[in-house]
Amino acid sequence: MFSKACKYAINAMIYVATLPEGQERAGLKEISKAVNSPEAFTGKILQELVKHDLLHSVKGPNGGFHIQGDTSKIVLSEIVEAIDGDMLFTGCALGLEKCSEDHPCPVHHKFQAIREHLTGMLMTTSLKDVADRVNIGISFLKY
Amino acid sequence: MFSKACKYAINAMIYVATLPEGQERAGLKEISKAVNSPEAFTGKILQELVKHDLLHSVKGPNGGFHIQGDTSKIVLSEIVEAIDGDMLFTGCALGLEKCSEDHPCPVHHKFQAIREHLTGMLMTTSLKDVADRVNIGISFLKY
DNA sequence: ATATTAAAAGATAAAAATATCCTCTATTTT
DNA sequence: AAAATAGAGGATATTTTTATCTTTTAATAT
Repeated sequence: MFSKACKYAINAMIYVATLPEGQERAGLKEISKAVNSPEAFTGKILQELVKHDLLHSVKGPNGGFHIQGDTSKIVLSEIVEAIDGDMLFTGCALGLEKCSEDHPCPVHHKFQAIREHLTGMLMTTSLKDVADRVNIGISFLKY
Repeated sequence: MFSKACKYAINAMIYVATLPEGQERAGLKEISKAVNSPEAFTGKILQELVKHDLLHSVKGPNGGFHIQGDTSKIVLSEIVEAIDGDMLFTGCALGLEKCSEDHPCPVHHKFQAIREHLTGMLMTTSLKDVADRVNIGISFLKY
């Protein structure tokens, strides 16, 4: 469904979104420890998220990553698209290059519904939604 | 969503399922041409499908692959499971090892619904369903 | 029986994804 | 201004996936 890189990205973003006001900046080490992901690889992924303006970074002592603005404004689909691209949202399930309404693959219509369900969920689920669940202790980022 | 191998598998199985009674046996070359997949790699995948009893093979002259019994008895989820395993059906969307009702990842419940939708579709869509659509010309296996 | 055909099996190669390491740059603190 | 910190960037390594090639095995036809 998602690549490993994308899973790490989502987990990392959720973790940063769970940070309390005031201490809303976390270093790479802290993040990768919190979500149980390989540090250096996670660094690359966070760089990509920074490039996509989903995350901000500060260098130097006490530097780290944080989310600028409201976490309710960032939705999961943005993270997925930043890391995995839009194949999940637009690509043919069976790999046909020109799969469309006019020239549909054998599962085109059956998949359409699922895709809409999936993208709908990803486009309406904000970081705040999921981070809140972690903060109140009803869902988890590790193990 | 699916690996390339799995897409080739589904396409190949659909193609074999479209063959008319009597000529219901196709060689590797014919199949890979029909679904636009790399021949040797497709051969490996078909072997795997044979091992999983979803497909049967005959060696020698006029040999090839065919489906024994009714194509309405084989559903897409069996093909997916044979090639990609059950991670799509059981694995955590965010990669948590012990994601469960008791210890859910942040998107566990939101994904539950989508997973049920997806697996429901794959478990109820038979090869006959999709092959018929190809045979009457309303869906396609290539390009 | 022999030759031919086609899948099975094994070895190998190429590409992509995942992961690590080292150096560079920006920032902060002293 | 100098030292220390931490992310950015580049190079490299490993693993997995995808793909190909060669040899073997089984079946058929002559």
